[in-house]
Amino acid sequence: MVKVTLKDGSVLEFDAGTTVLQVAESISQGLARAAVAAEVNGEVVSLTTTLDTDCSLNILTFDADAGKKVYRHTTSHIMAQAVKRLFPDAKLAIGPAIDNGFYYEFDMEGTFTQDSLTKIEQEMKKIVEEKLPVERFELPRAEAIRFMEEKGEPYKVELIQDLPEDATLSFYRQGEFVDLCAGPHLPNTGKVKAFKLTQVAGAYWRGSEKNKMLQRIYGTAFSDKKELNAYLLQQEEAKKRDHNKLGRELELFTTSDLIGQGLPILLPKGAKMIQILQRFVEDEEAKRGWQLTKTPYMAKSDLYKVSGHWDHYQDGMFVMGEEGKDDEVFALRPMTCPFQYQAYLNRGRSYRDLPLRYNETSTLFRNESSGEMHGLIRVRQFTISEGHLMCLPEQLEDEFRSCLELAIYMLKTLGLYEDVSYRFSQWDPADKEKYIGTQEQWDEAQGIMQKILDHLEIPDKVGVGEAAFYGPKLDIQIKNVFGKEDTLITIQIDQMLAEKFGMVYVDRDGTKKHPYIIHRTSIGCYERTLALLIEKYAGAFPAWLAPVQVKLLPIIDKQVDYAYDLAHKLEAMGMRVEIDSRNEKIGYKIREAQLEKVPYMLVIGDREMEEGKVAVRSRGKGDLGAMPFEEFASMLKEEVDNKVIG
RNA sequence: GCCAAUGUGGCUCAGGGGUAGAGCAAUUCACUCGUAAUGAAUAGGCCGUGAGUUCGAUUCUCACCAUUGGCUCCA
Repeated sequence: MVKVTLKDGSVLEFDAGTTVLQVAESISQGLARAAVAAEVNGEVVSLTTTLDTDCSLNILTFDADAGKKVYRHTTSHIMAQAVKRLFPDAKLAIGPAIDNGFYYEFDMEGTFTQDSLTKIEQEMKKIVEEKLPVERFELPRAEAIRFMEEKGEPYKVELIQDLPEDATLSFYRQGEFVDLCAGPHLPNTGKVKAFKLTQVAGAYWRGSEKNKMLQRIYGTAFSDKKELNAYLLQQEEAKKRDHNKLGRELELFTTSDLIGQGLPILLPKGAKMIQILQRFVEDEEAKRGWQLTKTPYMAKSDLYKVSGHWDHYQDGMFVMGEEGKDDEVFALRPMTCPFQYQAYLNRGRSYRDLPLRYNETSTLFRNESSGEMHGLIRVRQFTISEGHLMCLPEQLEDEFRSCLELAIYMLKTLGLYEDVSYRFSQWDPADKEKYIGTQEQWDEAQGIMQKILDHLEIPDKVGVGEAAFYGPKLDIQIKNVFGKEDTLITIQIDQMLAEKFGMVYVDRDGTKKHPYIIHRTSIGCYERTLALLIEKYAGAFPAWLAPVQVKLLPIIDKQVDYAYDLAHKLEAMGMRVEIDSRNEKIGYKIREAQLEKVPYMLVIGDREMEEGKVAVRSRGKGDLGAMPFEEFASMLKEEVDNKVIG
């Protein structure tokens, strides 16, 4: 007999060799039906696993994250099986479960079309109906290689060859289909109730652009059709918030074929929002001891040669002129660092000068590859709330913390704080091309950052190979409406560039030392931040950020002059106001203002004019009734001054 | 840069080898109106750009440009 401790602490006894599924059945048929996998002593296993020793058991349903993973992983195998049936020449690469779904990659002559996806889905349905048992078996490495060679799966062979000589590999078989896989899986293909293939995309084999591009099919799976449909609907709804669509509709920005890719044109409303953000950021930074610099947008190649950009970042730069041909070669700046360092180098520095904090509203230029641009999120010219801070070793932690506090303050004020996650971006010691510096220098910088993050109790995820070429980063990540993650804010520790540029300070003992440098942004780059704000608020911005805060709507022409009087009063208070004096019905004007997502509409008719009132309509709360104009004005002012985001 | 899809008036889209339509927006006129669309009329397009096939191309082919999703890269 074995003792099985369940999640609720109760202990049951079973004969040794009882399967997890049998345990589930003994608890209830409902559980057995819903079960997709289990955790035995914390390890995720399939339902067919036998229990041979005392253990803790947690039966997983689709509701558990680990359960979803197993469920979707099996669905990816079903998809691969369907593809092999329909396209026998397709070679299998890899097919994991991911957030919200799964994918599988294939190498094949032709391309998968929308039509192929439909056919594959139909075949998948057949495989589900066949209720094929999913069985695990193991092979030693050499046999595994032979097995996959015989099956004509070169990618699988390559995967196995990378494993150690003495490895034993697990395979999963369902009907005629066998895949190399660590598992676990559902006990049979009939367990999959609802799935959908969502798109085809290219993806490099093993994620390297040096390798062949394979075809990746994305899909998702749920425990029933209702959940699947709810998910698909929610995805459609999310896309309506897409900043690239909404931002254009709301006339925040546009693009022009003549100007080029990745070079958005900020229209008056978008430019206004960015101005509001910039003023807010610069004022806040000034309060926190940052000094504004204004450095050139371009420099001779000499500067970038010292900084290392010339060797490590040249592909990303717009270079003007050609070495050896032109007398002078310039490049637009892709980063502000070396420019602000020249400000530091303006005169000799003492330890008494540190920390020295330089900020700049800095426009940068990066020659991104053509396929990488995306709306306002990824562009070739952008303006960032940049800053570099030079400090003593003993100041590093406090200064790092204050940079982080500033970033958090910004995120909270914008209402984005709940949506972000942290990533500790480290170097990849194997990537000699990207990174400068030695193992010792990296160990030191990363060690310091790790210690700081531990002290601050930042729950971070490590990103190997995500560091800047000169130092590790703490990245604050955010997801867009498509679920794609991007860096919004970054704080970096750099002890290499000070040395390269000969940046020193005279210490107490009279010796010259290199300062530590923190590279940081407080709100990220304005274009990207604007994009995420559009998506966060679906264009219905908090009043303090809204490009137009109040729209005055006179009912007929008679009230237009009065509306202008009120508008001037609001403008004198610094409010952003528009008047809709067109000869249209009030319902029509309200509809338009509502679609423009203006926070407040003031309906002005005879009654209001006579009583010195305004009829207030809130974008979110509807008709608030009439109130004295002064009352509305002070209410709005308070909301704006306090940067209310609710 | 790579894989795929897309490109038709300001916007959303239909059409299709014989030089183009709808709705909304715009303009004009009438209506002076109380919380999400008043009615009528008018104007607006070398069907992304260039080349090829054809008697004839917006439609077919190729190249380029741009947009979208993904990969790689990155704030």
